[in-house]
Amino acid sequence: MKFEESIKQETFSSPQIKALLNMMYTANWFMGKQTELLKPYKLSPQQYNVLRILRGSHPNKLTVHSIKERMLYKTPNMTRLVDKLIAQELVIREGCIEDRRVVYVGISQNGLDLMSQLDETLSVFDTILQTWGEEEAELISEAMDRLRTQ
Amino acid sequence: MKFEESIKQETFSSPQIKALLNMMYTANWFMGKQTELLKPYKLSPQQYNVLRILRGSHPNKLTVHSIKERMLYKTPNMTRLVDKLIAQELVIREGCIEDRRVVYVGISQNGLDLMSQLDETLSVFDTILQTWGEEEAELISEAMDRLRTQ
DNA sequence: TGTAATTAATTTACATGTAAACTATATTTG
DNA sequence: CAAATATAGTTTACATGTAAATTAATTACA
Repeated sequence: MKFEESIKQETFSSPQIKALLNMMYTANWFMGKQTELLKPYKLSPQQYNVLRILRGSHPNKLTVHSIKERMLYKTPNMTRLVDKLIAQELVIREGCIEDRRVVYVGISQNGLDLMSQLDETLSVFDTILQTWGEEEAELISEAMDRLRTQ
Repeated sequence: MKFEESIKQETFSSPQIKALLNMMYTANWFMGKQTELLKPYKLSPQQYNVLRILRGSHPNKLTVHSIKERMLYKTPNMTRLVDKLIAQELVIREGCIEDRRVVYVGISQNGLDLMSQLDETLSVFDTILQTWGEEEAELISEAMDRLRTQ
């Protein structure tokens, strides 16, 4: 369905506003899709994001701070989030000896296994994303950067 | 700052994935900006969205159901949201006589006044949005629609 | 007509987002 | 070196997102 039908608004004060609202709507739509696919695995998109980051750095562990930095979304309650991942035995937490304020978090074998399962589950997104051409995608990225940094 | 610096990730498996993540990141960034600007008025983006919808239909009142439909974001707890707007005396709620299940909500004079104040406060977004050209904006809208409906 | 199905909204319960206060440790500097 | 400052992470508190259960009224239909 077209955006303007979805929110039952036919006219917008400018194409730019329409594009922005459409972008916000689509981001939320995608988040919903992701939530749905992750639900059987008892993971939220945020938790999945952390697992992705940890897999990326594996076998190196990361500090809570540097995980935060890499996250797509605003700083949630990291301690709580990591607690839940530990409860599911997907990550490991260990203190640092040199600097005792620092806590390292790493992905566990369980976590790695789950992630490869998820790769398959989430591969539907690759298909969906094919509707964007490569050049088009680069254009979109560039437009997004420009909006934020202007 | 460019997206890849923001999340400290240099390479992506495809330009499409990068564009998608950038879009999600930017949507969240924008939401943050909006939250910030609305904070002095004790309004959340969701509440603002409802006020916009109600101003759009003014002087006609809308049912809770049709407000939901028009909202940009997934159905929150409408009753609670409207309760808060009523507590701030920005909207009015009244039952329907013909169908006693239905509840109408309309914007109050207070609400209208606040909205015109907000028009000024939020006009910074119009400036930011000028970084997108008209054609570019239409391209983005079209790409968003395509992603969801593919 | 009366029972079932549907619809509209509310209520409840719980997860997550978000900010602020707090604790512990490390670093800087007078 | 001691006090002040900065940093890392945790804890707490509250707002909001989200889904499911509930209530009430309406509509369909056997």
